[in-house]
Amino acid sequence: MSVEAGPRRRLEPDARRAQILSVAVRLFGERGYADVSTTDVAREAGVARGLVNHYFGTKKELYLEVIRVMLTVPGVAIAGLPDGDLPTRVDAIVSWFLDVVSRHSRSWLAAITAGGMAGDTDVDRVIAEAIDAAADAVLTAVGRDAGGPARHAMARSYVGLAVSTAREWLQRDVLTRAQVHRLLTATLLTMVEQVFQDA
Amino acid sequence: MSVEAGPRRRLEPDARRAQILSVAVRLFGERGYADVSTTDVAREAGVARGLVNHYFGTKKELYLEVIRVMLTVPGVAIAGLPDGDLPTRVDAIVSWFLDVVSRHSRSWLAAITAGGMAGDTDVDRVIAEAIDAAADAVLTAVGRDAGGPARHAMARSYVGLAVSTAREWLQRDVLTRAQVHRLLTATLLTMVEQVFQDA
DNA sequence: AGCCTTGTTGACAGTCTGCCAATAACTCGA
DNA sequence: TCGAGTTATTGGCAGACTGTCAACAAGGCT
Repeated sequence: MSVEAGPRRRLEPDARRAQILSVAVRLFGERGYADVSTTDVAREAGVARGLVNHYFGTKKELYLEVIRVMLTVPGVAIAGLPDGDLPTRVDAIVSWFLDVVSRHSRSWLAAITAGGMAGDTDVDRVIAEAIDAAADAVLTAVGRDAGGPARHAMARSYVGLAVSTAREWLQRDVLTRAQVHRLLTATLLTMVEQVFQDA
Repeated sequence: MSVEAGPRRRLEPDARRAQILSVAVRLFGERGYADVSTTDVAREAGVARGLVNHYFGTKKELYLEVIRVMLTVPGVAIAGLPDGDLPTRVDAIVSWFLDVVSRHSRSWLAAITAGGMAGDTDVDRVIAEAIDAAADAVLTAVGRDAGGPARHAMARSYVGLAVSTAREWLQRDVLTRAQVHRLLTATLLTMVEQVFQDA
């Protein structure tokens, strides 16, 4: 696997930026944040290291872009909310979540835990936005999207449950999809019927 | 605030190690993992930087010790499991969890999310052990501690819910303790009565 | 071809980490 | 009291990584 060290080539900024970002997504997805140096990204992109800083500023900013890509990719298919009674809609939103997370399991589950940078202000903000989006989807699906910040916080908590449960299924492989499905539908039904009224 | 740069003093290894660890716990608790350098720890401990490496090896190993301290401190008061019917015991374990996490909120909640090092193999193992311990406590409290690995995984998922809900209460301050309590008791009851049977 | 824009490079300074020989603080026996 | 031995402690060295910037050259335009 030669690194194709051909003569210097000139790309349009958008193309070169996208190429570097693609390499960064792959590397940060495989290893953590600390284990990937800008030198690694530059080398695998066949580019001088300074160019990475030129396009993305600092390493942390590059990582922010990477996380943003990993977390917002599944959000595109958020459409398709079925009607019906509450159990039906609960079943639908859980199925949708499991489909999305299983398709992008490696990157999405790795990013939602902020593989290597939790605690940082900016990183936490990006993750919080992704969780907010998922919480919005849940509230909309169950038809309880009208509610104060407390209800929204409860929805975020439920997303936390969904994430940790999905991890037991996809990463630790100790739960089946059917078990995860039943756990998430039962708890969501309970929350809607018994807990949301407190908010 | 002078740094007390008195003459070199000689402490017993255990004492010096404990002192450095104490400083490290405080610093890593306040700021993240990346924002704290070994130089910072050494300076605030009034010690040469090389001594930190002498006692703890690498920076990551020091951080492992810090996380272990933060996460195992609350585990001491795990005793006192009351008898009674299921709702009573559920109420008791939730109250116990909220007491513990509110007392050590800053350090425990920060550590359980691995402030700055999630994705690392060793760090994840320490965190997983802490979650396992909490899951054991939950299963014991509800009297369903006999069960396969699947049931244990469900208990870990519930701990994930408890953590994310506690964060909405203690860090984001958008839920009251009463709301958190009600959410966690209702969902735990549902899980015990409707979901645990699948395992 | 020659010029000009600008994508791209290479190197420099600063910081951090792990490591190790040298130093000196404290103990113990004469 | 004092010298020798143990070892806690220090300071510096080499390597790696990051951010910055002036200089270079690839490709377009006349």
